[in-house]
Amino acid sequence: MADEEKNGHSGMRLHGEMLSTSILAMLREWNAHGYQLSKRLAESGLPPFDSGTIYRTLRQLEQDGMISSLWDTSASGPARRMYSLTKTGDTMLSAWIESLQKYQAFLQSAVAGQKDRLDEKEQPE
Amino acid sequence: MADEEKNGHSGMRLHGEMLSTSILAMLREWNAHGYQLSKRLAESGLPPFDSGTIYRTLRQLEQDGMISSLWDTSASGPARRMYSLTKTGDTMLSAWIESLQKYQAFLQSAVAGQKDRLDEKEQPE
DNA sequence: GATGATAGATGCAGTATACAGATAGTATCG
DNA sequence: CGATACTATCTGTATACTGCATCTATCATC
Repeated sequence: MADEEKNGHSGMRLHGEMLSTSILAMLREWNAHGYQLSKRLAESGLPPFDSGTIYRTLRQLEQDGMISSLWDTSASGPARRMYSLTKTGDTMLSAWIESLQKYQAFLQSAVAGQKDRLDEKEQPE
Repeated sequence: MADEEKNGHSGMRLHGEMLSTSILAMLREWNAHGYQLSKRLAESGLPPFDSGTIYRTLRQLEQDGMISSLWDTSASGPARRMYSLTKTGDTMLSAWIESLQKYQAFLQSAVAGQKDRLDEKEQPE
C-alpha cells in the first residue's frame, strides 16, 4: 500500500481488464499494431502498462476472438501485427462499458450516503 | 470465449480492484462484517464474487491499512470481524474513483470517435 | 559497426483467483 | 439427541495473471 504516487496513480492496480478493454476501445477507432497501442496508452493518463503484458494481452484477446491480426510488412522497419476489432470484441466492449457504469454507480451511491458517520475517530481535512 | 452470460455479465472480469474498492465504498457508509458485505455484493448487480476471495481481500485490505477490524461477539452465532474504513482507505477510495473516471472517459471517447470508420478498413496517418 | 528507435516475444518469480472444502456457533425440527 | 440449515470465517490447491528483465530482429543514422 501507499507504494508511491508517481503520477497521481494510486497504489492499487486494476490492470487486467482495464488494459484489455482500453485496447478494444482504441481498436474501435482505428486498427493499430501493438507498439502504437502501447504508445497511446502511455500518453493516455491511465496507469502505466508493461509492454510485455500488452503484447501478451493482445495475443490473449486474439485467442478469445475479440480481435484479429495479420502481419503487416508494408512499412519499413520490423514487421508488425495489425490488429482489428471483431464483432465479438465490439459487443464485449459495449457490455463492459455497461457493466462499468453499474460499478461506478455502485461506488458513487455508497460514497454519497457517507454523511451519516463523520464522527467516531478523527476529523479529516 | 463468451464463457456465459449469467446476469448479463460479460466474460471479462476485473474482480481484483472492483472487489476491493466496492468493499471500501460500502464501508464508507457503515461498518460491516464480511458476511454482510458478501451478501450485499451478491445483490448489487455487480458480477459475483467468490466468498473465499472476499475474506482474503478483507485481510489484505487490513494489512494494507485501508480498513481495520475487531472481533464482535455481541450477537449470537459465530464471532464476526467488524470492519471499518480507515482514513487511508478513504483517501484511496477517492483516488480510485478519480482514476476510474479517467478510464471511463478514455473508453467513451474512443467509442464516440468510432463513427469515422464505419466503412473503411484502415486509416493510416 | 555502434547506437537507438521500432516491434514483438519469453522466462521467471511473485501474486491473485476460482473452486472446493474445512471449521464452528446457533437454531429448528422430529 | 441427530440431522439439517444458516451464519461466519478461513484455507489448500491448481491455474492464471503480471511485472521485470531480457531477447530477437529490422531499419536509420552516425
